[in-house]
Amino acid sequence: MTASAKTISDALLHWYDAYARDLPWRNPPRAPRPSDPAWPYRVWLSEVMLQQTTVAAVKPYFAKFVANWPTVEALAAAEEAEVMAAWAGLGYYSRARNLLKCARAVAARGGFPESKEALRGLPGLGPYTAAAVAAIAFGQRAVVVDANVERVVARLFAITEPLPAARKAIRERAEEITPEQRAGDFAQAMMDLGAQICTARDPRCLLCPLAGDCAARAKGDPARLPVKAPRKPKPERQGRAYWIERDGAVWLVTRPGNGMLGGMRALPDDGWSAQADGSAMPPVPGAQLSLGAVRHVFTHASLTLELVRLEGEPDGDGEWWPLERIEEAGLPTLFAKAARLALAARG
DNA sequence: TATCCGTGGCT
DNA sequence: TAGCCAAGGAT
Repeated sequence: MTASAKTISDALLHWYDAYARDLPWRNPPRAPRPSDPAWPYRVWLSEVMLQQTTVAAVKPYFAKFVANWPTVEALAAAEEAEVMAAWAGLGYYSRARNLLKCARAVAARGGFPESKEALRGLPGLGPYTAAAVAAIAFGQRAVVVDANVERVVARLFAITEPLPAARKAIRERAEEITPEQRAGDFAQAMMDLGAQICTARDPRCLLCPLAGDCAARAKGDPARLPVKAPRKPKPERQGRAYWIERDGAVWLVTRPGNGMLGGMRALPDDGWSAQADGSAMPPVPGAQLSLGAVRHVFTHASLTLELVRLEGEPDGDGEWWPLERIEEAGLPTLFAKAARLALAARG
């Protein structure tokens, strides 16, 4: 490690010791001690939940999961439908499917592996999460690169090459400034800095412990970095969902394990997610009445979903779900919106 | 390398 | 307000 790299890591760790955020999945006194097997479980669980997701959104879900399933063994023993329902609303549902697969693999082998390489082989753990768990939960010296680190490093070293091409150079610089000791604290410090000081827009350089080391600040325009490729336009989709009600219950299906909202309970629909637009064909014959439409914006498409009340007998797999317990069905946000529309139309 | 996969908050 | 953004992974 060069002298300037040590200057950076020392300054950041010193800042972290004073200003680290108090988060439920972090160190004592609020969380178990590192020697407790509950500690790697909580670190792993929080890291998976935090993928592409804000701290504020994760907090209530983390509390619910730890209360329902205090250990990885408890989670491993859970029914998939329970886990998916508990995850409902948090998004990126493949994370929940892989979370359960991972819990079962870990329970079967008697605990989490401790090396980055072994962690990388578990479902749902990519380069980032494997490195983060190795460093934070097991004290390994691993180089942790997430969007915060990319932003901080791009500014520190004034890397003007656009993402994603700049990732190689960013990783090399991150490797240089990651200390041998306290790599987990260093990673969390970079994330705290990125979330609170070195923010994407309007960075608060006057509060930054690395301001004196920052090449982008010296050049005068840190907010310009990192440069990103322009996004592609978001396609517009149309679809229909069907509200089939009987005796105070609504017909729900479970979506296939892959693809959009995979594994989640849902209203039956016309296949809009598998095709660009749905077929608009109802799953059963019978009288139809439009209840209105719901707008929903996903990462890669915007959807207008028409909700149609259907009089008829459903066929295929599904379940009658009591309306008074609809909140417990674990519908993803799109279908939760549709259910609210139906209940409002119903008066 | 590029694309797909949620959601809610912020500006 | 429409777009941007957030502790990415799988394919």
